[in-house]
Amino acid sequence: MADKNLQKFKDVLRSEHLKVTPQRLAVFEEVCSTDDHRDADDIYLSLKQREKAVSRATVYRTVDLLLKYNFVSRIDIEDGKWRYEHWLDCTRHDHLICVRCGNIVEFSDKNIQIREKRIAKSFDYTLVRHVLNLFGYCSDCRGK
Amino acid sequence: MADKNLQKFKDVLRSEHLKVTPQRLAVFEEVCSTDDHRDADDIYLSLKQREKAVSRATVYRTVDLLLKYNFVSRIDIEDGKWRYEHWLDCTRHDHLICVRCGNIVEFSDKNIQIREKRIAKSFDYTLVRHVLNLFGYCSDCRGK
DNA sequence: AGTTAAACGAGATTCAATCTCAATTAAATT
DNA sequence: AATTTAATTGAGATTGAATCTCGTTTAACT
Repeated sequence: MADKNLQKFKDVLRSEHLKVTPQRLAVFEEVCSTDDHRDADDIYLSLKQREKAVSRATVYRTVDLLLKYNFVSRIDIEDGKWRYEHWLDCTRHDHLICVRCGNIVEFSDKNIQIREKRIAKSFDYTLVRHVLNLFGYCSDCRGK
Repeated sequence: MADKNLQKFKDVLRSEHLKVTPQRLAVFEEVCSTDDHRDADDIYLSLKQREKAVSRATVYRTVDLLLKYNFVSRIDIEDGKWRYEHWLDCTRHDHLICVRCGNIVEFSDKNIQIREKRIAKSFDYTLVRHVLNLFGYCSDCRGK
């Protein structure tokens, strides 16, 4: 599964005349290794710890690549850092974020997506992506 | 209309034992004076130009206050800056943003809101706010 | 193997946002 | 109306994520 996607990543790089470098593969692998939502520095530090160190600049550059070619999505929980998650299973990822503890739950709603398309059409926009974040208190944090 | 809201702002400040200062009133007034989506620096510069100069720090601080007490909402068009808009008419403001020219169209969809509530409930979260941004090409930018 | 253009790393830079702290001022108290 | 006090302000320093620079390295084509 992951290997298949790694292959896809390599194919995209080659077809775009970009180089297949150990650094790019390491970042790709690292991002795909968990279902967490991690920022660029988290990824940088994990790689360092695993003795696959890649410079911060390259992490940023690679993550941008992954975003551009749709291997990851980027979410913004409004704390000033972007977080990344792999896109291996093709379901949409919208987020329900606890404003106290920062816990993130994922969901997907077909019905909302249909309405979004309708809205974009009504304003004569061609939709490319959407951001839907719900903020609230999780059951643990409510009342604290 | 605007005066009524200014009064409401003063009342909130007093009830929170915060001071009613000329700087705070100037920022409030400036934010409410247009329906644009402006960042903190835009607001700072407008005030300066109108010879009602307030320091950048105070603009940031006041805008946070306005956010906290629900006089403005903050939107993120993912260019690294937060933008603010007043909340004078009580309709919701979701945004359809052109990824090329940055133009912003506002909309509101009851149906989506109902589904959001349902989703939050299903995960046992208490919803406090939501962010819904649609990104696409506007009719002018499509094809360019 | 040699060539070349892309990619890398270290560290500098940018810029929005936040923080610090001395001076000022709103508003409660006498 | 003067005094007290605690909050607020402004100027400039600081932070930190993200980007940029540029000399060095390396993937990949011939």
